[in-house]
Amino acid sequence: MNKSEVKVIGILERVGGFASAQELYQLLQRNGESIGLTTVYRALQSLVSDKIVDQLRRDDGEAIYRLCGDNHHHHLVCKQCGSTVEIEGSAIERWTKAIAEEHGFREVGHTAEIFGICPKC
Amino acid sequence: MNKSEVKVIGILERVGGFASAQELYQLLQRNGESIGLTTVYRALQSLVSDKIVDQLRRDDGEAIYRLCGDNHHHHLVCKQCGSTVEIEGSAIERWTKAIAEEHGFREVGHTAEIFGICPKC
DNA sequence: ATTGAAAATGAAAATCATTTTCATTTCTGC
DNA sequence: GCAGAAATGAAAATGATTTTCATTTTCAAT
Repeated sequence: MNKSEVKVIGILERVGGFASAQELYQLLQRNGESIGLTTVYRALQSLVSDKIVDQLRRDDGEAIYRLCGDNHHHHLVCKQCGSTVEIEGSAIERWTKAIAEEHGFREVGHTAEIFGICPKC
Repeated sequence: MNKSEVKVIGILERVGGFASAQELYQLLQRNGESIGLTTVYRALQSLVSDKIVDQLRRDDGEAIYRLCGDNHHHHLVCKQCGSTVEIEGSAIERWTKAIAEEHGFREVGHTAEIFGICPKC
């Protein structure tokens, strides 16, 4: 665990959820941290292989990262105005776990989002 | 639905599962079909937006495609080998509905995917 | 404190899937 | 047949990620 990895973990803590390498790099820059993009990528790779950070993919294929064990939440997103509500997902967590076990999968994660039109729209 | 889309559907049928655009292009070439890579990409885009083809992401970020099944299902995807299991989602359908109602959302849809490492990997 | 090897760093170049551009060809309805 | 629209594909552009490589930093051994 070196300085860069600590910096990346720090910014991930502040983000409190998923962010791409490019976003993390920009946030670090804005915070006045002196760190190169390459190093951000390397720190993330290292943290992922040490299982300190989770790696997922956005729909567009960009990799996104978050601290492992961050208890994550899901989103209820309005298709019209884009407003979002964070939702508790204990039901879906259980569902995920059950399905994964049933099929013998390990190291399981999931994504889930609900879209609709909010009361205001 | 144009010629290229038919060709792409044809090769997807023969593949009988997931394949990337690049792989599909090479398979078409080997089959003596005259079709450009650009056109393969365009056909896939079109088929995805018409919900004829499913698009997912490999762990390395490359997009993979396959013919949609007719019934609404979710996927349990192996992060390593990309193998997928279709799963029944009645629990998640109910969860979606409940959450949406609770927040007064209308015209609700959702996405959900589970990923992990399959027994073989 | 000095040295030297190993690890870390980052700018620039390379890679690679995907998208865009644009000139050309193929369809379409009339 | 003919004009306009849609489709095509080669080449260039894009953008995230990785690699290269020269330089700097770390740190244990002296």
